[in-house]
Amino acid sequence: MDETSIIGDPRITLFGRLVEAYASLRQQLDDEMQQEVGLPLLWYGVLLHIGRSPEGVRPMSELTEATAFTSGGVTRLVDRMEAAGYVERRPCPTDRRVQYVGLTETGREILERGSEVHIRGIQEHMLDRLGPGEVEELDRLLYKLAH
Amino acid sequence: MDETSIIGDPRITLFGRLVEAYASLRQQLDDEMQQEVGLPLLWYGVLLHIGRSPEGVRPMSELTEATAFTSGGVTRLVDRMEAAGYVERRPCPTDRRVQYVGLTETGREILERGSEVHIRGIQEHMLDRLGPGEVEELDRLLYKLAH
DNA sequence: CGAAAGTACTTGACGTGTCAACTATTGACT
DNA sequence: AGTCAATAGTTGACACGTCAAGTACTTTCG
Repeated sequence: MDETSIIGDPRITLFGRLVEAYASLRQQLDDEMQQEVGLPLLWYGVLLHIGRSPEGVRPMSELTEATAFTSGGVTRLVDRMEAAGYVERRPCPTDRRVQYVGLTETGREILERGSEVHIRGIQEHMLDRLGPGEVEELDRLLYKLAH
Repeated sequence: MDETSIIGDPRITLFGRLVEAYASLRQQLDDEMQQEVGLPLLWYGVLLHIGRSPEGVRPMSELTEATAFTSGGVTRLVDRMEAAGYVERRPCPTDRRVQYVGLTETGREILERGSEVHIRGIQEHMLDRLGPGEVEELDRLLYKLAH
């Protein structure tokens, strides 16, 4: 509406691109996960985070970091995932304030199935669209932005 | 926990990087916008979208695209922004089903102030962290992923 | 023209996250 | 040891988005 206004500044679009790419990929990967495994991508991320930890267990506090939720949000998320039978709370032997969260047998199974779908999605929607060397380049650039 | 499991696949991390970069930047830009202008980044995005359209007005339906919300979500979002005095609904002369959304005077002012903050944030958290040519490269790669 | 299908938006019921206050436990300092 | 600040997690009240049904208007087509 006003060509001389600051709102036309082209710098704004770089962040816009990041938002677009993120939103579009997230949408597709989430849809596929829901469709084929019946699991929200968020839940898959939590299962993966726990499943990848060497002790097979993570304290609630660390899930707040991983999810970027508040502690209250994680309490409720774990409540639901526990009710669904994917995870379980376990007491921490050295600090009774801490709640560990570990995978149930069902949780492990669905994490395995989810991972197949997730990897296929990433292959299809990300890796296959980039040329040789571009994957490493993108990874490097995104790393610089996040740290 | 199990080195032979599919969950260790390194391909998973590329999407993880995108999530990290997006979450980290979004957080910082949103904090700054809230702090300095008292505006959620989401609202800023809507004001910008409307402010950049040549007619100075956008139909609700287009805001659903821009925000990736459902139509009901946009109705409520615009309700709140209208109550805050930043936008106003205007009837569409050619189709009485359509609601146009336009900026109020206050909305224009805050969009202007928000843009200064937003551009400064992008400069600081994105452009300044990348080397020469890397901005164009990142933009190109993100574009490929989103389309 | 008039009925039926389509489109734009709104609304009620509900799911899921935040915020701030609270409980329980631990660590630090005298 | 004994108090007091810090930390981990939960909870009630609330904010904000989705989903599906509803209203109003428009377009299509026999």
